[in-house]
Amino acid sequence: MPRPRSPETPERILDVAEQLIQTRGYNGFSYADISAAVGITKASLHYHFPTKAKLGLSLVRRYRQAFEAALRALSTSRSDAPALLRGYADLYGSMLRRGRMCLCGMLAAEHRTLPVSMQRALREFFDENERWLAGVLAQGERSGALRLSGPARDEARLLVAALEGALLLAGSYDDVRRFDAAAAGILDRLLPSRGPRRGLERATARAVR
Amino acid sequence: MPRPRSPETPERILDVAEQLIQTRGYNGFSYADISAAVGITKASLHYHFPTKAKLGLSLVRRYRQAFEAALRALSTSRSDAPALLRGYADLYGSMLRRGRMCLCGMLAAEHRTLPVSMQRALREFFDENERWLAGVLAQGERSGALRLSGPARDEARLLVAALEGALLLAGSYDDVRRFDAAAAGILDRLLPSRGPRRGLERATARAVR
DNA sequence: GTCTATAGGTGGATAGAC
DNA sequence: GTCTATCCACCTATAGAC
Repeated sequence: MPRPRSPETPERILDVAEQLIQTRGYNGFSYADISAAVGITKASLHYHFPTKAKLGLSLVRRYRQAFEAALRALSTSRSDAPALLRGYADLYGSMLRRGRMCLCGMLAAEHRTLPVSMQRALREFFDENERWLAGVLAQGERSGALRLSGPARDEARLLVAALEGALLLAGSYDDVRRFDAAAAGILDRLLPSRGPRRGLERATARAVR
Repeated sequence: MPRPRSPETPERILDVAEQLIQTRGYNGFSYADISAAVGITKASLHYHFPTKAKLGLSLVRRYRQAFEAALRALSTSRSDAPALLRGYADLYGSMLRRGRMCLCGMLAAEHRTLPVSMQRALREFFDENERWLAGVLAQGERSGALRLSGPARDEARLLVAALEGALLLAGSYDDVRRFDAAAAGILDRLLPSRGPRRGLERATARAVR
């Protein structure tokens, strides 16, 4: 049996590259940046990932697998749809709390400048998210826990888009609360009983001015 | 009186640079790209915009002014809140139809790599949007044309985030309908009478599979 | 205002020793 | 697997002629 070790070099490279893309974008980081953070030369990086395109592709694939694992973990830990949706939104929020964008949201912005292999992998990531969400939404509607305004697939797409957008905006304001407020509003939309969300909050908002 | 002329060189430079950023991002274009498209040398570009940072700042400012003008035009052309919101969403949709992202949405993704002056200008753009939307939303609620689930300011932020996100995702799928569907769903959320959006559509969706 | 020419730096990537 | 050394393309920016 191989003894447990600190992360292998390729993993450390991917970790650093992921963080760099999530904060600076694919066109905003270089092998020199990774080299400095990992502590090996640029030439050594090319031994593990011959081209930037292959590094990027590995990154998206690993990210998608991690996301899938998180979704499976969510699905087994809870069963009611609203809780699952909150858990899903938390996946995004936890990135912002680590000062990062969603890797794929960031790459989506740079979409046109990416190698085709990465563009494909990106879509697969979003498709995967959409499928999982559509399943949760459909189940929630059947159980009466959710109330959809249209096809589950469309609602799922809207959810992904709104969460990515909220992440984008909150990130550029460096304000996690912006994301939390937006996520709450987005999910609120799907709950069957919708009175004014929090009467107190609105009264307070008026009193403040 | 100066005679009418085709756009002055600085304007042509800004036009090209805007399109480049909207498709490739701030870190994804260069003076060489502008040079090729405008037909003057890189050195001449530096005469009009000494640094890339100043070019970027001019761009965000001009974009904001154009957006403000579009919002003023909207405000005078219609008065009922739902129509104003549809008009607002159309401003985003029209960009996608020209194959572009929102300039400021794109820049928001690259936020951390931007010169501070551009970061500030970006926020001012989003603040401006939020203010205009909050006004429309509050007026719509008073008139009974809209039904908000929280403070108008929060709803406005959610709207901006959701539209930017929908633009981002639809762009990376190169599918305008994705944006249209998402925008419709987002606005639908604010209408007071919300039955299932389109009963026919949902029945069709089931029949298709 | 636009050009040629170039500086000085960084980009991704490779050769070959260890 | 990591290194030194290097390539060449491209980057932003400047100098100075016209």
